[in-house]
Amino acid sequence: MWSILALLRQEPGRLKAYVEKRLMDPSIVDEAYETDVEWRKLLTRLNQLRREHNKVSRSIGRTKDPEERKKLILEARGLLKEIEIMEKQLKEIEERREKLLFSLPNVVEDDVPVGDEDASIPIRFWGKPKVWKEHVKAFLDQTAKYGFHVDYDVIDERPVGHADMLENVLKLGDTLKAGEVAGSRFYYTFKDIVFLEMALLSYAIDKITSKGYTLVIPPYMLRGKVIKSVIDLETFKDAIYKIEGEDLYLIATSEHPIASLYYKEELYDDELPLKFAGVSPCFRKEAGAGNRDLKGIFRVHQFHKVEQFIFALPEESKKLHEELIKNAEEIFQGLELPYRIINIASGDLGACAVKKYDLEVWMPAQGKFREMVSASNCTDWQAYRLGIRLVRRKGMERSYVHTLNSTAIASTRAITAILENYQNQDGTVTIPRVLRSYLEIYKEAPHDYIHPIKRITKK
RNA sequence: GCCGGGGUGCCCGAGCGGUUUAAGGGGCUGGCCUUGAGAGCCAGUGGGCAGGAGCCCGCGCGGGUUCGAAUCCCGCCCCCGGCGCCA
Repeated sequence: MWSILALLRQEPGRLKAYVEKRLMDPSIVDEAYETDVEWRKLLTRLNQLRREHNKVSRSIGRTKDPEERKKLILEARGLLKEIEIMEKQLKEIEERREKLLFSLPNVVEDDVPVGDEDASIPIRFWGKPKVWKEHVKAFLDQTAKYGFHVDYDVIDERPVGHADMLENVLKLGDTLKAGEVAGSRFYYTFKDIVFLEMALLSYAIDKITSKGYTLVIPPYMLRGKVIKSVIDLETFKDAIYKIEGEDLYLIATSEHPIASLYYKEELYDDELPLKFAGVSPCFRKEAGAGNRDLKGIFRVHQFHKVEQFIFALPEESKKLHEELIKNAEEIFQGLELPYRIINIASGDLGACAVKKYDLEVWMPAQGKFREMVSASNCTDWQAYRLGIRLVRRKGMERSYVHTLNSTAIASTRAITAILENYQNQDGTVTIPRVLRSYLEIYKEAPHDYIHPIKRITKK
């Protein structure tokens, strides 16, 4: 059985406490509980009626006497009328129940800080951030305030922001023209930035696949009922693009189609865990973002991502969640980008996850750590909705698998981090050492530095 | 896109309006047997309600006809073959 339904029936009070932790209205638990009880009662009554009808109906087939048949048919018709009425009632309640169950969020892991966004806490730091002298106070607010003593280098010159770096210094991006022809939050990137993106993706693919993850390019669009099972309503409203006139939706991450890979299937315990490295473009409306990060390519409608995804045994999902964030950390350590890991607070988890780690890289120009990676443990929340069952060979017991996901690299975000952390006084950008071998394969790709250009030449 | 064939449980596969039971097989699980394994035998193996037996639902999805539908009708989805179109 789905763990949330079991909890709803057995310990609704505990479920309510979890909903409260998420700063959501706990009355939906009461509503779901009552509707479930009502549904079960009505279902039992209806089944009794259906039983009567089945009995009569079957006896007609055995009855030869035409008079007797006529009588039985009339009796069956009478029962059918009653059934029809009750079925209508049941359907109504069932729809309500389904909607309520689907709106229930997952539980919350015990070690998740309780509260809104501000309650999220850093749990570890890596690297030596470059902090502009006027950002030092802000930096300490993001480190020492939480009891961490993070080594840093003070820089005197104000760093150039990633957006300026891309468009005005390097002149290798154009969000103005993209804005005119496609809309804001779209972009053109050129030449070395494109090579850099290719290298970042290859590097992440290389790293994750060498850990045994299966490389996959999934469908970039999904049917409505499938994508709605994978994500929560909020994400759906804020992020998802629809194809006009068709029941198709553009994915916001390859998490969505990879989770759907075993839609309505059974997985046996001895074949788990199943690990995937997905590569895909991601399409996001960013409807809830307002005016945030309008400049540059930090928050855009379209980017490329290498994603990690795992189908897991329930008893292993915690451990594998740590594995996912460790993998992501390895990637950013390789890139030598200073970062911190955040344990996301209960109010900011999203309905699917019981726990979420973000990896945030220090952005010298912004004076902030910014999200590059998000790693979630969804336990059986997604799997229940997708109908991905777990069959344990011992006793052939059935339940639901656990699913986990994490970014490996998100192209545009990683590029902004490199632009801010690797910029030099002369306007060049040093290429992270680890990416160099992935650039060698292109004849025109840069080797050590990305140099500014005059303008994009139209040869 | 058009024409034809098809979609049945974890898998294969029969059934094509009514003998209360989706036959049969494979796989898997449990038990018996065995020093152990195998073979053999028995039972279980879709979802739900009740959890004692029992009952209801379920044959790609959604409707419809009928007292009764896997079976007949309509719409949609997908797969296979042929024709057309096309990176």
